[in-house]
Amino acid sequence: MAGRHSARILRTVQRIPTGAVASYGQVAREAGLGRRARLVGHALRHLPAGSDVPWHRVVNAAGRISLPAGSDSGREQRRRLEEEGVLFEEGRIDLRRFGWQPSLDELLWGPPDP
DNA sequence: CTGATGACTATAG
DNA sequence: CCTATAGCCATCA
Repeated sequence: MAGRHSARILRTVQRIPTGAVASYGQVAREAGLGRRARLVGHALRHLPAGSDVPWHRVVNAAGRISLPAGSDSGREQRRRLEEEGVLFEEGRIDLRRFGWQPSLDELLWGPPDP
């Protein structure tokens, strides 16, 4: 069964815009779960294949992919991000440039609609 | 029950 | 850059 908080977590991940990334901890805080970053990892790990949740936009606080290097899912995550214009430098994403800033996004684009 | 394990992170050295 | 440590908590053996 899905964890008690997975719905809140997945809804938050849905809000990350195309071409941006958020850390596990940031998603946890945005979802109102405090510092429980691991819950985010758990929720994403149990995601059914073919889900419309943009799981690939969640990386760790260092701007690196947390999935095992060389795993299929790890390569898939990097491929999807690069497809959206996210730039990797030395295997790392510059979070100052690509990090999700909810308040700024809402200033520019208005409050989230769906 | 206990202990190990993670799609984690902040801090310290 | 690294390692160590502590906090975190669902899940599994």
